[in-house]
Amino acid sequence: MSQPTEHSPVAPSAAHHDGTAPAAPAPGSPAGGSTTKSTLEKARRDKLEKLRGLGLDPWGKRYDGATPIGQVREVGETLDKSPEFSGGPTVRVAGRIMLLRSAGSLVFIDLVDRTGRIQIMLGKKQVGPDAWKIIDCLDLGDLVGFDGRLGHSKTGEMTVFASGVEFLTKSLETPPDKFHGLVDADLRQRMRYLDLIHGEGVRDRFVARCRIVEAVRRVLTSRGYLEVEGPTLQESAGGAAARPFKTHHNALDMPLVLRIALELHLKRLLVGGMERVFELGRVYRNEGVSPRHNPEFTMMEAYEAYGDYFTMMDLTEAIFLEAAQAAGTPTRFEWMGHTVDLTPPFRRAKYDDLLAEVTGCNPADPASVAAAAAAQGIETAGRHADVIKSDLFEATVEKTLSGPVFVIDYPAAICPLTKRKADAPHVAERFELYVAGIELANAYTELNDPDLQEELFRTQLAGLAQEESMARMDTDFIRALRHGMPPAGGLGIGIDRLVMFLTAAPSIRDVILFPIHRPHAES
RNA sequence: GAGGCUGUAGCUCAGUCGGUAGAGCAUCGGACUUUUAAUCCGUUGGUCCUGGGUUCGAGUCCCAGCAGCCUCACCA
Repeated sequence: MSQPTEHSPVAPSAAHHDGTAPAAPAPGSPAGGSTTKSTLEKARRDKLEKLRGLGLDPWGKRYDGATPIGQVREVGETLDKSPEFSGGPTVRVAGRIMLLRSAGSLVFIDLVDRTGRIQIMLGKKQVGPDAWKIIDCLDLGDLVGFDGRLGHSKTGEMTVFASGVEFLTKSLETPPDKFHGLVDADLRQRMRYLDLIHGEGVRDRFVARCRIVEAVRRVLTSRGYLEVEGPTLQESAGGAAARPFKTHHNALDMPLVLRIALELHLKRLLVGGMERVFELGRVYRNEGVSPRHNPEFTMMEAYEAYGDYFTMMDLTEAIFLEAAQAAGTPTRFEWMGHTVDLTPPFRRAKYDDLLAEVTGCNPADPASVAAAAAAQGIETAGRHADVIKSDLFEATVEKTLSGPVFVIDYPAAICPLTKRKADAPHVAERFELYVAGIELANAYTELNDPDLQEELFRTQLAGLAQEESMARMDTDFIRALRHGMPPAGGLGIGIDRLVMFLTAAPSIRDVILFPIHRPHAES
């Protein structure tokens, strides 16, 4: 067979000593042909100039009439499946070149758009000499449009047999490894656009996020809730226990904080007669970063006048089921090492009962709780009994909750925004929804007694620093309550965690397109 | 904030006992009108994260730093 040495500009045959030959650069490869990052780019820029030389714009233009590849595939499924059948309808597709296989004057391309992937076949004879010059300029990652008959190749692969080519956009960067894609977690998040192109299931997960958010809105609006927008810049951050981000308004010369919750402004709207309201938006907490925490995340809070926390349990189930359906989540699956089952109704278990069950202590007896807490290494001296109980619950019970399970009836002292049970004032009408040991939702029968609310804002629990408490005085909010807030149920759902759950993602960074990152020194 | 692991070519990864830096993909050149991560022949490509130290000699050992991941703490 013909040896490459026949075509080599360097001395033919010559006993093949590797060390001697490579001194002379091949005439066909300019600049001696190194393949550092910059020369990989140069190879692409050379092709870009070649396209310009053909009178084509390497950045393309409007390209009408392309059919989504997913739809093309549906048509293809109905066609004659016999090999080399190319008699299907003429279609136009546009997308990114993911794979490029050349077999001499025959080229196969895997083209991808938002709906799918399809093979394009280009024959030198079939497309003609002018179009073939464009084929010579193609690289992995370029965006191209094709016209051609739909059919099946010799091996049965659905194929567009191209007759026309429209160059749409040059890619100047080398794409990631075509088989492994982008693996490095850091690069995947910093260059999410590449992750979306090459990552297995990445785009599907973010599409699922959109569907989930749509479903949440659908359930609420269908029940007569109005979507509103509260202020993200606030004088003081209330409604949750977290440190806020601080900023400053220049013209007003006043310090401001970014909101940490949506609660207090939505309740003002209940006072204002907006009896069913919700907000779906970003909140900011200046706390640690972890697989379950990002400094900015998306919260949905909903408030319904004349409801209570049981109303909110029903609402929560409706939202979860609709969202699961929208995301295509199976009824039963594995997440974070737990087997979860979405079949309604979700289990409901009392806080104290779970505590007794898991730790064996007597939740009604502070001494018994303190002893169990001490056994877990929890500090008890000088701390409020309910704070100790809460720490014990988190240390022991939370991780056992596969769920979904509504944990109901919380110790009142750690719930300063919640109505107390009429017949048991030490118990708050609150639930948290747990799945796989992770809190996904939190709801109250809302406290609407302005005098009690003011007292709870003033009372700092022993063992809790000011900034660790959600009891933060807000006199304007108290005044609003004094005008009369209807009895109500309120619900908060962490949307990112909901998406994690319904897509079985192990990290919150998998469901946030651009999670927080330290800057890289490079670039 | 503490500990563990990791950082090598554009991407994915090897690198033994401390002795001149390796592979696949990508690039470039060549063969091929039915490929499927095409294949085959050839070619090219390195701030071994950064800075010190030990050593005749460091990708490798030591120290410090930077970044990422994980666990814990924090985030009720």
